[in-house]
Amino acid sequence: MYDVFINFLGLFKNIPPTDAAIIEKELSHRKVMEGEVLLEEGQLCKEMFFICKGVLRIVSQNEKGNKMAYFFLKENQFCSILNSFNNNVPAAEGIEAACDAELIVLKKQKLLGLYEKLPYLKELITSITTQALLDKIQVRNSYLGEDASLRYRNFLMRQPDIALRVSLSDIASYLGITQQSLSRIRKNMR
Amino acid sequence: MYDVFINFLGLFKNIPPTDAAIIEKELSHRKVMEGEVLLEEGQLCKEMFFICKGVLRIVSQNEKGNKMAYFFLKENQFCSILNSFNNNVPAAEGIEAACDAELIVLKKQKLLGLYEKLPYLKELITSITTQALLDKIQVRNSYLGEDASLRYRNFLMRQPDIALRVSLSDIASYLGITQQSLSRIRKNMR
DNA sequence: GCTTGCATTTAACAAATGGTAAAAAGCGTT
DNA sequence: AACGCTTTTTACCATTTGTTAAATGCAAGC
Repeated sequence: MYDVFINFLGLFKNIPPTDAAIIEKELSHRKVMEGEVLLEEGQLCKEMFFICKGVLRIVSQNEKGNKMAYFFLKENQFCSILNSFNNNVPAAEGIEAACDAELIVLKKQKLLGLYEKLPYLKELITSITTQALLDKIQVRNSYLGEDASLRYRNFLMRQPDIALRVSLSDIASYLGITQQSLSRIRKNMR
Repeated sequence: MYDVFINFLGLFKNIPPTDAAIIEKELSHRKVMEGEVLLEEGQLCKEMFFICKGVLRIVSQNEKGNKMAYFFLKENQFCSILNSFNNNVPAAEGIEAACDAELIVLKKQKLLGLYEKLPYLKELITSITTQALLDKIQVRNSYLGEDASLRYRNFLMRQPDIALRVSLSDIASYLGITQQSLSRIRKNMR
């Protein structure tokens, strides 16, 4: 079960079997259904998820009271609210399942313990999550100043698999438009 | 001249005078005028800037060919294209002076040398720049799904000093609208 | 088979924003 | 003060997007 995670880390750095055993002992596993809340906005984030299957969404209420999807995360990606996780402050965003999902859970305390035992693990996970941040920023920036239908087109090209697995209203909020607008855009594309 | 930088680092971690001397030896200094290009989009980013005075902008052409401002950086902030700097790939964004500015320049090779001599420096600068990434993402996300005048209002609240120092067209592109729209929004706010 | 609840589509109208062009204002130089 | 240059403001109309409301589709449970 946990070897998916070890194999993933192994893509970046060789993990000796003995270390793998140490890591696996600190992991837990969780299945969630579409819509399930993994972290409530405003709570402390004390977990990092590694997605084995499915899609999670990072969400937050904007000033108008609409819940927007900031990001979608899928298989082989980490999902956490890093600002809260790292700095022990309330999370400005929540985490929810955008479709049924299977996760590996890294509890903060256990992860810190692992960092003590295997110092290279800290550098490894930090560099993976930092690179993920850079990628997220780049995608978000690329939408800047494009109209909604162009944003949608680019979303389809970048994340075709996610487009098929999450709801229209999720995608609309991710693109910063209403679901009616997105439905209209879809129609015009046919 | 360089003590501004050392003092800034000192806010996060005590820097012994001997270390400060080692660091200062690797720094250089640069003055730029408004509009000056510090890094061309597509080039390798081999420098990290620390802003002593002024405002820099991170820019990139979008699909329509308009140059958009992704971020503004000001005094006591680092400015670099991290994806290029870290991974030796061409920068997807450029760096320009949004107004006259004074910078401290950290050349990549010299910085890596410092990281060897003073390992804590790597962790320190990495954590500062990572936190800056988190902050940038949070601001960008907060604009999602808000109309242009609300984005402008929030920009004014978040970065009132920058609003006074950069051009209207810069702010407009940062907000993802045309300068005419921003001018109209300003008028409606009076 | 028939509700029921939920997601998606459609429609009509209002509001916001873009595109274009021109005028006005600001600014440094002479 | 006059000039050239850039930035900002205005105005017009076309397009996009939001708002509201209703219709449709679809799956779960009765």
